[in-house]
Amino acid sequence: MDHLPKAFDAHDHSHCAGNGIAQAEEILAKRNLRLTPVRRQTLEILLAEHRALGAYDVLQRLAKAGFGNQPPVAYRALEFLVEQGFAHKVRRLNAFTACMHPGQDHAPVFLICRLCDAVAETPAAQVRAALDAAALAAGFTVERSSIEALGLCPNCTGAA
Amino acid sequence: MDHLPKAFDAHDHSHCAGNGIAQAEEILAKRNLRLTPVRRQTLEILLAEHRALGAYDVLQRLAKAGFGNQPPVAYRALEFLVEQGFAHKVRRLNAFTACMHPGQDHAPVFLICRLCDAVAETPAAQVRAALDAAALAAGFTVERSSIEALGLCPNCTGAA
DNA sequence: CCTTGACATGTTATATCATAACATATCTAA
DNA sequence: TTAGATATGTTATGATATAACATGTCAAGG
Repeated sequence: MDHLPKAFDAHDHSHCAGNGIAQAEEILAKRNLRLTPVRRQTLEILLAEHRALGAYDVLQRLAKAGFGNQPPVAYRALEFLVEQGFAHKVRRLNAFTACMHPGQDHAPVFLICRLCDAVAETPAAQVRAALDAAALAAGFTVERSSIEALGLCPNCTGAA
Repeated sequence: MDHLPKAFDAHDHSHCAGNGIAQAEEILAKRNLRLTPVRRQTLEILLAEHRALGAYDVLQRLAKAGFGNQPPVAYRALEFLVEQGFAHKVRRLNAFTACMHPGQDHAPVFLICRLCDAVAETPAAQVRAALDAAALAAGFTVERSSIEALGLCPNCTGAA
């Protein structure tokens, strides 16, 4: 099953982290924006795990890395990363997770495991198309969407 | 356009409120559960508007109606209504809205207007099917889902 | 009836999540 | 090299949510 989302599958995780940073730098350069130290560290923190971290978790780790430890430090960096498409907010968890396909314009769909807390971002074109169709029927114009499923990941399905 | 969601269309709103309460009573009777005064009032508060209300908004209105004015009063009533399927939580807004089709098992899809704050619950079978398909491909079992779109309702599309 | 246990409500206190506002520092371009 | 824009640090507070325990209500069995 090598088509599984990374979050649910063993993999060489150093790739995720390394790639994530490199892609962010490249994209930001094109936009004349900067991946400053706090932002970079914040992205690294999120990339370090395939799950969502609360802003205060991120803040703690930033503080350990020598940055300020007041909430706005974390929230500002997270807001920047979300705006630029390198992270998403998982609303069910009030938490943030690194984006798995930065650069591509996309509406994220999250699969959240309630046992192991893994968060996978999964291909969404069909879901998004269905949502757009439903909205169209209602005369509604979609600007942003959040689609989240809570349940059991393949690794925890047996365990439950 | 009489197929529009109620939230986006002028309508005799007394129907929504009256029906909502009646349906809730009927369903709860079957389940041997009680629509107590606080719960009833809370549902009426939500039914009074086609938008989402924060728990503290609900609490204020409950207090005016003579109920306790501490947060747990509102949160408990809301939790009950959500569990029983008479209300939903709109996560993007950290707010609650009355369910438009209680009794039917359904995964809600919300269309949230960012200008007038209207919240419409729209038919979701297709969206839900697409989400299930995506989850299946990832080996994920969906238990609950929240699907929300932010944008412009038909009444505000022109105005923007 | 009356008492007991389950459910519901009230209240205090506190946890958790998020942002406003302002001071300071750094970077960039004229 | 200085002005403006951007970024960071810090203080304070606002907004959302729940734990824990006390009190009240109601219905079923003794």
